[in-house]
Amino acid sequence: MTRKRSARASSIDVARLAGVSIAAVSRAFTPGSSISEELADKVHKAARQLKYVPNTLASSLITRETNIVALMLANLSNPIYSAMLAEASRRLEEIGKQVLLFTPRDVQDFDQSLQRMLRYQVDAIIIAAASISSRMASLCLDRDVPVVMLGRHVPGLPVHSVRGNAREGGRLVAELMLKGGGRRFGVIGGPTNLTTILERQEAVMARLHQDIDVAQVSVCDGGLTYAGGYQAALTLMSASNPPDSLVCLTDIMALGAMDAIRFELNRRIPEDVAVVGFDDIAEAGHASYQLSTVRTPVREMIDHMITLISRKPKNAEPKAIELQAELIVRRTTRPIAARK
Amino acid sequence: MTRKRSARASSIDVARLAGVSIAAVSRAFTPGSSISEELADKVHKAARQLKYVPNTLASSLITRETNIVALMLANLSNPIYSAMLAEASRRLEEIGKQVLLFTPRDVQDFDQSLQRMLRYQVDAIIIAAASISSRMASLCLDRDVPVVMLGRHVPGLPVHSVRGNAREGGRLVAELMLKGGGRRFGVIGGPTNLTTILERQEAVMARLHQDIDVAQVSVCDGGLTYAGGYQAALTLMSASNPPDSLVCLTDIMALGAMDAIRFELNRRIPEDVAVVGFDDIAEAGHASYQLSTVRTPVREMIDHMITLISRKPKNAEPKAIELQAELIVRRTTRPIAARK
DNA sequence: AGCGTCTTTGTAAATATTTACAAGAACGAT
DNA sequence: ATCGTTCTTGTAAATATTTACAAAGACGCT
Repeated sequence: MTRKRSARASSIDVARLAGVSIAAVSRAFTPGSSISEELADKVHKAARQLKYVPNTLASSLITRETNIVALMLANLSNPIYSAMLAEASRRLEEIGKQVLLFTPRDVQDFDQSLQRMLRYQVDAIIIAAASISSRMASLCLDRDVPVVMLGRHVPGLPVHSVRGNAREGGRLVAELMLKGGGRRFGVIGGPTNLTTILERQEAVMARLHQDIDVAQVSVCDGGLTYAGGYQAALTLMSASNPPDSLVCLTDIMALGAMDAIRFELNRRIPEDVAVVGFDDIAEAGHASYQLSTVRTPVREMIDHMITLISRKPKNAEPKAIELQAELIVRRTTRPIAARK
Repeated sequence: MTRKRSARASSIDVARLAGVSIAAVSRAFTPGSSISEELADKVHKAARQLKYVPNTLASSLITRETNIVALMLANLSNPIYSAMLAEASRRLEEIGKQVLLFTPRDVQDFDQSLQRMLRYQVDAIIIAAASISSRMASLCLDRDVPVVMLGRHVPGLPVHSVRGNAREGGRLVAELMLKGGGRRFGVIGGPTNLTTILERQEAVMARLHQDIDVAQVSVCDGGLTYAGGYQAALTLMSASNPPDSLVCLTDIMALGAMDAIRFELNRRIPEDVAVVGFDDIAEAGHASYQLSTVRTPVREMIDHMITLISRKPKNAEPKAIELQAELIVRRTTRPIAARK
């Protein structure tokens, strides 16, 4: 028992066994570096024998690149965020980076999570379903770590943002409902400190009010969950003069609302009440729902995120990218009425 | 412009500004270490001034603890795995660890992902929806990094595993269908190299064959996706003598099957055909589906995972934990017939 | 005053790599 | 034979921390 149990071999051990310098083993494990095939072979043989695995921590200390990207995700229960995570992870791995996940419980956790990300010296920070304080944003800027917010934009904050055009989406949704003959509206929303939700709501309202009276639309908070959407629909539909059209600011709430309407209230969709959502989660396309909605362009968003975090001069101007809205009409909305 | 733009302050800079030793700033940022309040204050003040953030990479190099846990997840599109990820991330952050995510595309990527995990010196490796080669398992064992497989078990592999009791679950499902009067069965399965799926299928078959003839059950591959379940249901139900009972080996396939049965085939569930699934994903409880199923005990699995990776002597015996199956009867199965 | 104990602080070695620089070898051109 | 070029290899400094050890001070007790 001369050797300590389970000690991990280092490049020094490999170098000694192979009879080469430490630099040689470093080069043998760095593709494209200046080393003869013969020497590399010798190193690899010794490495295999010692079960050597290079230590990324030590190399990152020098190169100042960890190939780790922090991803902050406050809400994994909404499938749209799982979809973003899946796509982000896939694309980042393609360029040799890994996702370090942070799922803060609430707003005061955000800053703490950000702090921890910086301690890990991550190459970039992606924020979905959450926001960042301006103090933290400038700290990241100082340290040259690019930050990109997904699906949200805060004017004046020195970070990148990529999102769908919520105002256009809201307008399209309102128009679709109006053209289908909607006259009394219910809106199921969420916390208005989320800019995306707020923008959607404002855009819907703005377009609605061009055609109908303010008194004809009532708003209810669905908390951005299935159960919340279910309850909100119950509340809205039990009014003395219930809406004929329901705008849900996220698909996951729309699913809840539809289930409440169909199975608890026994009304038909879209005949008794039309429903639309936002996001186009997978479930929206399932035969049980066939929900009309506005797509959140996840793939395109991640595309832009990737190019933003790989930009040459890291401290380049923060960009605010807004992608085109795409209305997806399925079966929960009434066909467009003949021109009145 | 005497100072290089955006250079990050190190503990040396802080020590110099505060007029203390480097050790002092280390101690000021390590809770519970021997340092006077006065000195700690002085350090913190200097740190704030320089926007100093401790470098985890350097400290991990010494302490041999990264507080990073690698999580391998081959399939994020099935909500049961998102649920595992969400719960694992939540619980790990509670004990000060972060999840480093790996989403390998296919089997030959597994080993490469494992290699990269080890390079990052992760404290533990969690594997869900994927498997590990015995070569890699022993490499992890050598390096004292605990491995736990979630929802899967490979006898003889020197890694921990935590899973639901698939055999018991399969038996319960088969029994429920049989007692509901089922006589002709369809089974929608998946790749049989996944041990969980295989175990479920074998258990269902075994119980079925106690009561009915082998010829009365046909199997179809649903590829573990919604679309696959949809197609498989179509195939099975279009047989000359279609099944009166459908066992889907995962809920996500059951949702597809139900949608096909209801909206393409216009049959009623459970009157024309009963359906059960496995996992109890959130959607199974939604009013649109109300799917009878066997719960995958995610919370309990993660509980055990946490205790397994925090065990004192890391190289302790690998444990294979099997949790009790729980049948959840909703509305897609026929009530249990009177004793015949 | 002297001694032992406890707490606080600093010194310096250790952690596992990368890389600038220099040295040396091989080889063709003059 | 000398020089210049190119390629390979080694040396040693650098990266940002933690921690064992020692030194020094405070304090009570004899």
